[in-house]
Amino acid sequence: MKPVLRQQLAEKMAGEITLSDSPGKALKKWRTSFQIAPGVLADHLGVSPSVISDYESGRRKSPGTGVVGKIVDSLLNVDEENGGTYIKKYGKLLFSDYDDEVIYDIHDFASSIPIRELSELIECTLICGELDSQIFGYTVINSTNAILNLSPNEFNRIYGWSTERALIFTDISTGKSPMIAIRVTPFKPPYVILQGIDEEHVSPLVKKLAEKDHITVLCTPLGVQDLVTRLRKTQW
Amino acid sequence: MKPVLRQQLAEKMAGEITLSDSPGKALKKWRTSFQIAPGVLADHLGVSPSVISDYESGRRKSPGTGVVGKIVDSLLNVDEENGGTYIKKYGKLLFSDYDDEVIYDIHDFASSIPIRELSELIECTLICGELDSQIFGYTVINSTNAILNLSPNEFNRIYGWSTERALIFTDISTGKSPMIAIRVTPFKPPYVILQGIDEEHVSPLVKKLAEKDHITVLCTPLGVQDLVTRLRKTQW
DNA sequence: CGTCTCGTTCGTGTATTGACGAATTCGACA
DNA sequence: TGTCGAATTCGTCAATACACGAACGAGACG
Repeated sequence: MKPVLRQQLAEKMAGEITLSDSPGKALKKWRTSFQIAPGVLADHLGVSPSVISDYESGRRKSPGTGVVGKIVDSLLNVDEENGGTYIKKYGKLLFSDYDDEVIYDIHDFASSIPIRELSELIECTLICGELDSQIFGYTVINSTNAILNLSPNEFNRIYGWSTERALIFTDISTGKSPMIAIRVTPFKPPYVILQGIDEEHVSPLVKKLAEKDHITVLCTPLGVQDLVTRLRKTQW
Repeated sequence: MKPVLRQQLAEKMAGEITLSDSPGKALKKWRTSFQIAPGVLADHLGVSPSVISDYESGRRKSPGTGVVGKIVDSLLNVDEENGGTYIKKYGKLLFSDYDDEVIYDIHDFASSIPIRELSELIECTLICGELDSQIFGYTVINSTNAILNLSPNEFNRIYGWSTERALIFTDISTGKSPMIAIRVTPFKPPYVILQGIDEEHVSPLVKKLAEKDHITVLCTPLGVQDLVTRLRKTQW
């Protein structure tokens, strides 16, 4: 299960509930959509069943972000324990075909974090540039699929909600292709991280291309799975 | 400005804020992203500037859905007054190229509503089938663009979060093409509404195809803009 | 018909939110 | 460096969220 799927679905649910005129009804809609009984949800949340009922009946007119978050999380947890049927079902609606093949993970932080922190977390080596600024998010991209499948317009999508981010390219050989793709793109990320490669295997052209656009390039020897897990489990 | 864009962006923002560990930081991120000063936001909300500050500083750890909704709404309102620069900017990230051309509006209700209610709201005439059940949402689709541009997989996207919905096709001549498209699709909507056509101009084939899949077909003489406006302004 | 389970309603106590406004700090600019 | 407007911090209070558990209703099943 891709973490990005769960996250985006959670966001969609939370957004709908929060904006609803009656959050209670929206909560109930999602619980019933996931085919989860009130009692089961209450157990998972560690609260009395009456609490669920109170929210869904609308006795709490404006439940806090805390409870909404916990309830959404519980619904998804219960579903995952049951094989994730509904997460898969609804998750499909969030992504186009190409997104699925191209973007392994995409995340935007609530506030900026120093790139140095992220760099250390995933054991990066500096190829060129500086490590002195902050970023607002990261995107993990399968470079082969991105270049094969994305139309120029779609390409912008990998930038998420802020261009102040690190683009992490997986499935690379020498790092040349992603740097060329960036060279011909109007938006430039401040940081590029090449995954699954050592410093000595990085093409010398990478450095040249990066310097033209003032991009800092790093590489990490970690595997994709490990990398995504580390990024995900950190509470930014 | 397509209403669906604003709505989806609002949902994304609200979702992110609600799920954030510190809703305050997330609120601040969105306000600054929209380049709106705290004072301006406070004015629009009709509250004292200190209120904004209190939320953003995290003094309120779990703000209610009500305030989050109001703040998100205000941010979008202010931006729209200024020409909608950021709504457009961020909205682009929510839709693929094809979505934009194909889906005029898509909405899911918090709870089911009787189709009869929707039918009367947009002045429908019954072509065939019954009007006795409930729906969970609607999708307004440009039929020409949908057939020209959508891949089979992408086609499923028009169903939104529930197949229990009304599909409203615009830009039709006799209604034949959309019914054929539905005939060859695995998922069947319970209701199809043909926009901008009178009963007598509907192809006789429409009825035959509809009966095979037990689909209720209606038509409405309203214009697209009028139709979308009526659907939107109703609080379901 | 009794009873067992599950869900809902509701009264209640405590903690927190939501809003204000006064006091204070910050930032731009002369 | 002093001044002005804007933003933030903070004390306060009423309203409400949050959670509990007791009481009540509704199907399922023998």
